[in-house]
Amino acid sequence: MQNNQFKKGELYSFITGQASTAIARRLQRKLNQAGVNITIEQWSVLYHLWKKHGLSQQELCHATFRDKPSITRLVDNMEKLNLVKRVPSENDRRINLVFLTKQGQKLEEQTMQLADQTLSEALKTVPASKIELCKEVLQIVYDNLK
Amino acid sequence: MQNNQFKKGELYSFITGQASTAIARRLQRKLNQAGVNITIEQWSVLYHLWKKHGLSQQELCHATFRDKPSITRLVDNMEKLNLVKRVPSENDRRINLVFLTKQGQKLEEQTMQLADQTLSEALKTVPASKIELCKEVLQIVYDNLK
DNA sequence: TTTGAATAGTTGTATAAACAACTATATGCA
DNA sequence: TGCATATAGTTGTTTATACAACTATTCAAA
Repeated sequence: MQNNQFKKGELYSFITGQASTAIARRLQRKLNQAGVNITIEQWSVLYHLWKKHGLSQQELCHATFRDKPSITRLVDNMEKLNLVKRVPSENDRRINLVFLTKQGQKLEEQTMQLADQTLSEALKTVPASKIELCKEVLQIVYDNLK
Repeated sequence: MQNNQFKKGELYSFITGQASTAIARRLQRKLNQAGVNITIEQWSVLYHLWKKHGLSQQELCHATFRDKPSITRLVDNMEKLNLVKRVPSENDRRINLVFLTKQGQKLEEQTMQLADQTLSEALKTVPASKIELCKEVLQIVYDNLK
């Protein structure tokens, strides 16, 4: 048999995203308590814009594993909240580049701290070596899914 | 390039559930292609009912990490599709026990096969030992989140 | 026994998601 | 150059979700 023969067990619930949604909800609560009125989905878009300013909506689709309509509406709502701004590309008029506003930039430090905290709490009893291994696996899974 | 910095990012995207939603969407597509017209969320409820018949809505909340209104509406829709049936508990009239219908039971074999396939594809290049480790970590995370 | 707290479930409202179908712009090849 | 095709983004529709506020039932303590 192949070396990836295994008993799947709790992995089925990985399909349904239970661990990640539970962690996400914790971060959401922390954000609300801190008076940051954004959704966790909006945070996930901001996260990629903090890493690289001026992503196209299509690039945001790939980065966040969402489809185009989802990104359209997320960016709609985030523009209303004055977190980001669409700027038509000069080279290609089909493309909207999405830029952070001052307000969107300002959220980075505060919310990344809360995200770190949230992850630390969820992983507090997990040895660091195992966390490293899990990261590797996640990376491989991402590559398989491209 | 420290692989450290790069891998840190992957854990933040774990918060936003990107790997699991991507895998879930693959299973969803397989279900549709096989002519099984249920959502992945409905599948996640069926999964727990296959393991134990007659769960209360509250138990389904804990099992699936969803809140009560979410389960109410999922069960609403699944009752319309004739996949499950609410049966008031005799001991405690506050409780609805949710039971599979014949049709709901019938989906187990076919869809679990597709779920196995989906997981195997996502994990095909991951050594079995690392998968085991990830399962351990997931279990610890679940316990931390209780 | 009564009453207040806890538990189980439902309804209202807003945001987010997937899929299909659409518009607009760019590209490539004959 | 011109037309088919590909790409970027939007709109319509249905389902799912979180949170808050609500009803109904049970439990527990005075």
